[in-house]
Amino acid sequence: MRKQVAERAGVSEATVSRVFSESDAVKEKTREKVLKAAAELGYVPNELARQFARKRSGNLGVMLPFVPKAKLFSTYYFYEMMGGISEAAQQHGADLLLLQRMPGEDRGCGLLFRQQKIDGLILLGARDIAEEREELLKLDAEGRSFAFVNQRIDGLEHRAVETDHRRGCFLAAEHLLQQGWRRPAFVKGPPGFSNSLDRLLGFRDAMPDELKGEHAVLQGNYSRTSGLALAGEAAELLRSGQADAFVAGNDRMAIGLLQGLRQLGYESSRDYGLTGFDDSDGARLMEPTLTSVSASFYETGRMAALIALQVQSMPVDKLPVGLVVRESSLKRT
Amino acid sequence: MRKQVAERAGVSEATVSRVFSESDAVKEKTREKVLKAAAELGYVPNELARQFARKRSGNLGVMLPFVPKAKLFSTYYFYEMMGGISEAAQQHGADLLLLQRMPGEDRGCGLLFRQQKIDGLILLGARDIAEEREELLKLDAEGRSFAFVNQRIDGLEHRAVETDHRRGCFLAAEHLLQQGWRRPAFVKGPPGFSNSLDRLLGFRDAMPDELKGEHAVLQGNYSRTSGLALAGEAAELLRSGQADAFVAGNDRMAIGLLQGLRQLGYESSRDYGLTGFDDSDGARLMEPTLTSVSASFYETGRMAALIALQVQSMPVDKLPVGLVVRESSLKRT
DNA sequence: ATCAATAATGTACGCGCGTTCATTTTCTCA
DNA sequence: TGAGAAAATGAACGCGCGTACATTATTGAT
Repeated sequence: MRKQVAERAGVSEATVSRVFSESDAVKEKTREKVLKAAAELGYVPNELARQFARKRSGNLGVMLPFVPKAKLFSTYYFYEMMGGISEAAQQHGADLLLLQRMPGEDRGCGLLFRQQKIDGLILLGARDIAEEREELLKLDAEGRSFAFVNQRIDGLEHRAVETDHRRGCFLAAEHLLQQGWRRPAFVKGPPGFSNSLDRLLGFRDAMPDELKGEHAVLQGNYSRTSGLALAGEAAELLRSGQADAFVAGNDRMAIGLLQGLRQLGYESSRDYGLTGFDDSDGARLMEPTLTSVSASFYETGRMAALIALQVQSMPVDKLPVGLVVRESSLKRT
Repeated sequence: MRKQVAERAGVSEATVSRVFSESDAVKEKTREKVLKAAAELGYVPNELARQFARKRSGNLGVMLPFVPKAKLFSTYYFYEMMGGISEAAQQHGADLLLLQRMPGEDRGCGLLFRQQKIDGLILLGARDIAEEREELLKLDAEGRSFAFVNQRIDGLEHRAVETDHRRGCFLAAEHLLQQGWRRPAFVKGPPGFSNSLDRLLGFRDAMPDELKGEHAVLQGNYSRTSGLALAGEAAELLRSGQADAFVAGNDRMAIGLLQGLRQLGYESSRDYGLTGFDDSDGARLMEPTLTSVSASFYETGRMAALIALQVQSMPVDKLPVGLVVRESSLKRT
């Protein structure tokens, strides 16, 4: 095919290649001849062969954590992130290869590189567990180009793109106190994610000294169901006066908690203050609307992609957060 | 690399290849030798080279419609679909290549095949507009392996995986009538999608003869905002008695409508009945919870993937739907 | 044990491109 | 106009694998 284009244009195959690679110096006249011949014959370079020849797949892998069945994409967090990744990839001519970490046959991400399926990798939902950490350290030692998101792992700080979770929850807690709530409690995400802890720390930062060690912490797992399940415990805190507000580690737990407390006769604003984290769609859909920390996961994803594509190095600062005040946190007097 | 494995195992390169291809007959003894040698040397076949050699990329393309910035993945519809696609792809050893139709440089999907970037393609959010139809017809004529979802295009019925939108809205409307609502109106999605019309037809199917041509239709565009914007119009229908219930073409419009009507003093169940379509997360999060048609987009996606991967042919029936009755449609007496 | 039939393995080549190096053309400045 | 330098092009090769075909080892029936 390329040969015929070459013949038709009266040049050699190498020249055709050069024209389509755009890199080399080709005389404008020749270039036009080749392009014309190619257009007439409907020739398009075989991308697969190019990738093979230049030993680069041009793919940016996106590793999703294994989540059973339908709920794979069901969180605001992920699709927001994917949007940013997608934009960056598009902008730099990379294709996105969607990968899923399987539960059993965890062959490791290194394989994907060695197979040359991907040139760079973004890990979503990485955890700081021993085997995963070890694998990533190895990947790093091999000089692979990857990044992960909202997770700290010792020795891999230069690979982690993070939003400022700590400050986010600080803002939320501070806001509740300003609203006149006296004893906020924290609804924590699952262990294994550093951001669960960071968010708690931010919450503590905002506590006045007399509450620093005194506030209650409820343990959830970032799902709405877990928030719902904590309603009984939360109601007890409200009843006994040990808490009159909640900073939830994410929106979904906040929403579950709100629904659960409603069933028990507690209404936000009237009986307690509530904030979430993520500024998800749900926060706007709720009744009352949910005050939430907005973290631009879109930007986080974009940044991670730029790093994995090696067009940018790790920024020094964590990505900024903001507080979106809606109804659930306000204190009705 | 392969050569060294061959030497170490005392066989030829071809045999190594055969072992890793798993297809050919290789003596068990030899197989073990090769595998052992490969393990010792850390050899893994270069996937890129294999793809090149066998002229198959092994990738299933998923074409997303271009949606500005962050909202790319923000609909329940898409991520549910992606979950199903992902499962099917995984099961058949295909990788998912995420593609996005760009607004300007619409070079056509055919290119992706000719470039050998993909072996099969799923189009999400295809529309029945002239240029798109033409392009897909060409793709079909070229014998490419693709499928699209929830859209009918003349001459491409064998490529379309559909859920039974019509029956879904029939069930919703029927349910509202059974609840005692007298004059349901329909909130329609944008033109250009056949499912917008199908859903309206299903709604009509359920109408008693005296209402068949008489019911009101509000025109939205599947966004929550459009539902919100229709609240004034809807309130007028309620006020004048031209409608006392709404079947919305999807959940987001239903949610917007509910919020808008609330601002105008109308409450569902008390003042009107409401149903959505998609059974999205939002339907559960609402207050009141939203009665909605559940359509298993997960299954739709899975089916589309199986067809695009040519492991299954088009089913004769549309995929089934169900009605999930929650609070918004109930008539409080 | 012999020979044919079959299974197992080896040899050789090409997939479509990028790229190095040699060669030719064009340009520059005397 | 004629070198020499620089730009443009061509010829040849190899990337790592799969595979058709040739070759050798194994089996089974006589």
